[in-house]
Amino acid sequence: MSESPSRQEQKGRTREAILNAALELSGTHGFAQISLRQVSRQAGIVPTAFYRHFESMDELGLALVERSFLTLRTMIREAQRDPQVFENIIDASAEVLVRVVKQNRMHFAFVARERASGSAAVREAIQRELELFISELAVVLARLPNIETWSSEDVKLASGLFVRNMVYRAEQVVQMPEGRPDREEEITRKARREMRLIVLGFEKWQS
Amino acid sequence: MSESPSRQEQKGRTREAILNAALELSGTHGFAQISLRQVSRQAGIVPTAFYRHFESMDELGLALVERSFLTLRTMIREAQRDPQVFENIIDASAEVLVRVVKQNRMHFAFVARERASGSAAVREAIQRELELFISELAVVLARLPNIETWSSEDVKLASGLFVRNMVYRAEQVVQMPEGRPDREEEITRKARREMRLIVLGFEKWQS
DNA sequence: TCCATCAGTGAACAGGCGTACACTGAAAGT
DNA sequence: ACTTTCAGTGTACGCCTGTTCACTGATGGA
Repeated sequence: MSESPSRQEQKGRTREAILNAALELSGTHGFAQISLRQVSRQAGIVPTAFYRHFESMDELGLALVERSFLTLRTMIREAQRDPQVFENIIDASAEVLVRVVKQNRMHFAFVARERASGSAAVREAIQRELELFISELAVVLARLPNIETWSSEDVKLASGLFVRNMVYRAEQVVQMPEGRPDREEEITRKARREMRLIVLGFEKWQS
Repeated sequence: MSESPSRQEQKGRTREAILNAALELSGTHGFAQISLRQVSRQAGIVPTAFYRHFESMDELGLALVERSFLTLRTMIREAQRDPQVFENIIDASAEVLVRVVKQNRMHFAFVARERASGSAAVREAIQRELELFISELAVVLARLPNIETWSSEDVKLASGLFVRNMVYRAEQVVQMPEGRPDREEEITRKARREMRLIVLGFEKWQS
């Protein structure tokens, strides 16, 4: 006899189901144009039950931003602990980028899409998270040989350049059809070369 | 007595009204979530009259992409003819960027928004136009001193880096509240420094 | 054991949507 | 002068939406 799950366990599971339903649906239509009823249907509940978990679709959107960045940050922090990454930061992070995005395709798709087009609240939340991520990368970059002496503003500038380029390449990976290792290889190669070009600028930078 | 406009003149005017209505409305809500009825209302016609001009909202979207890029390309080509731009390509284009975006705020907002989140057709159209623009810029870049010897693939890589950064800064200008010359100045400054950093990489680039 | 809590139900609503259809009346062709 | 064309109208339709409300019945504390 399997014991029945506790009440809050069940509630948590339904909440997850709603989040996953929204993530999945927004992959094909964009979060802003999916309806509360669609999400509920996909999650296997009745529309009114939705309100037991979120006050509105907007609140769901914010929760989705939070969950997406939590997943992403976790993966990227793990990748940073990889000694190979520290040794050859460019080649490694180009590959890590493609791999991580592929593993979390839906989260990245959501962030990339809603970054520019979500509701104001969702857009701001994503912008804030992205700024945070830029600051985090800046700390890593600051330890690189040519950068040690830079002002912190300059390091953040470079970090921003890196992150924005990553976001763009991530968008490409997301849009990439499955089972196309050649396209994947091409994206990795281009990302690597772009990052190299930016790093080359580091050596000559002043003020 | 003013002579009445010809039939096709009037039709063209209504078409413009629809395009403008859609552009304006999509500024606050995103094109994908505005309705045929809203657009018609704003354009001052009855919903069914919409079909005399476009078969669907999707076709309207494509027309909007076309018109936006036509406007943008015209302005940017004019800017290129400015001799000051050719002399000091970085400082000038950072300023031109901010100025041009401010003058065509709604067109840029539309493109930036729908680039990632529009319908598949709209997204592809924008991607194509952006690629075209990258190729155009590549021709300009190819004449720069350090770049003459590069392979055309490398030039396009650098051009892509530039354009993507421009798109990002354009997004910022679009989101910028009116009458904030300080924010404007800051964006110009950052764009300039970023471009400079990329250009520095040019000097050391090989293969 | 009893009883309060509360996640999920199901019917009902007002309102917006896209689109079909028959129409009007001025412009343009003859 | 007569006729055709066609941009714009007005009504009507079935569908989907968000939200309301009263409800059910298992969970879990007393």
